[in-house]
Amino acid sequence: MSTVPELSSLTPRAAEIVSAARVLLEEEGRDALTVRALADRLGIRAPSLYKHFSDKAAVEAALMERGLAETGAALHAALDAARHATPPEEPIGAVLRAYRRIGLAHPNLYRLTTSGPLPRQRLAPGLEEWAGTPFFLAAGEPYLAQALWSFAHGMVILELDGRYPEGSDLDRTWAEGAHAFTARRPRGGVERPSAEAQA
Amino acid sequence: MSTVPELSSLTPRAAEIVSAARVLLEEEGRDALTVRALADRLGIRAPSLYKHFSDKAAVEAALMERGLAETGAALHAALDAARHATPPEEPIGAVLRAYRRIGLAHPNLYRLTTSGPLPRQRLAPGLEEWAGTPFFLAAGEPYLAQALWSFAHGMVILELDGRYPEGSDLDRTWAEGAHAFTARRPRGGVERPSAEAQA
DNA sequence: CCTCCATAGCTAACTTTGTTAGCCAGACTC
DNA sequence: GAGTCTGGCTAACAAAGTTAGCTATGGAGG
Repeated sequence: MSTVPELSSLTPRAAEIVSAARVLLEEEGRDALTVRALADRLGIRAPSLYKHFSDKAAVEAALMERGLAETGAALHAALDAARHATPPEEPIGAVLRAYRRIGLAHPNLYRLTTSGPLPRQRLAPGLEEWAGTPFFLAAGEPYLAQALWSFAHGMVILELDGRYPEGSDLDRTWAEGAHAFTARRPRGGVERPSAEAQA
Repeated sequence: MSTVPELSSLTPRAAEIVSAARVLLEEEGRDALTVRALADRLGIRAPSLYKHFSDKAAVEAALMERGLAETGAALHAALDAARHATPPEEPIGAVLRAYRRIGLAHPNLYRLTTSGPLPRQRLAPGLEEWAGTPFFLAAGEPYLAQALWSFAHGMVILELDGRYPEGSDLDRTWAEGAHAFTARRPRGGVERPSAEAQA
């Protein structure tokens, strides 16, 4: 139930712009997210956008914040749901399923958020790490957690990019990976995170 | 020792261009791979390149072919080496190590080759699949193979993009993943591929 | 009430990028 | 020797991000 770190504050108009950018990105793809196209959607001219954002990368950074926040929220929620189910569900499988679901639900936002270097100076501090902690909570230790995250990201991005051979049974591939990692999970897993475990 | 599928044939001049493009890409990054910069390196003007390639994407496709061919060759070689070592080495670990090595050796070519949709019409037929078969040969079955590949790609791309927290012990994370997948490998693995196993 | 100034729009214009059109010199063929 | 193919060239365009500088509106302070 951990709460989202506070996102970078935006003026109301800037928030509208980010929302429009998100719709544009998701509906028409990353290449279509152009300054002029975004301005068009808002009924203004391209240079006016620079009254609200220093450059295009700043808009993208705001979108990445949204992506990270939503991903983190979905993963934390999935973990909590698994924990409180009766009987408690396997947390690794729960996190993996949630991760895939959110990636496929917003493919272009996912790609934007997870491809290429992150502009960390422009992101709310702590956000990136908070979004990733569910992997740690599910895996019980940091090395397995990173391996699990890498597997999940690889699966999602390769699926989004159409890299798997046609007709692949990806449900089964996910299950295979989940099984491999679950078998290595340390006995008992991890309770609610202690402060230093998060750091 | 399976041989590389025949790559798309290039005129000598076109091959020179691709080589120059590769150096430019690797030395200065993807954004620096511009038509004019490439022409500069060759001592000609930008429009002259269009006498050799229909568009920039065609040059990139040729680079992707190289990337796939080299990756495939390295993985097949690593697998053969593991097989013929005394005693024979664990094939999953061998393929993973080779995959990481080649990704880190040519980060920009790796990113170009593995990010975004593949222009399959422009690639030599069979090449993509041939580059991936070592994962199948090491895993012994297709689902584990895809999971293994996804893990490997996720690890490499996240490392290249600087996504892991500073100071992460990635050697250990790789080992953790290798161990998880090795434990699930079917008894005995797979001999040299039979024809239908490749298809 | 009037002045001032911050806000948020505008037009014009510049740079960089991929790309096309069309010209020309040299080399090889018949 | 005439013609054609090859591989360069210049000029130019459209789309992209961005900057400079103008202007209208609307609230704050005197």
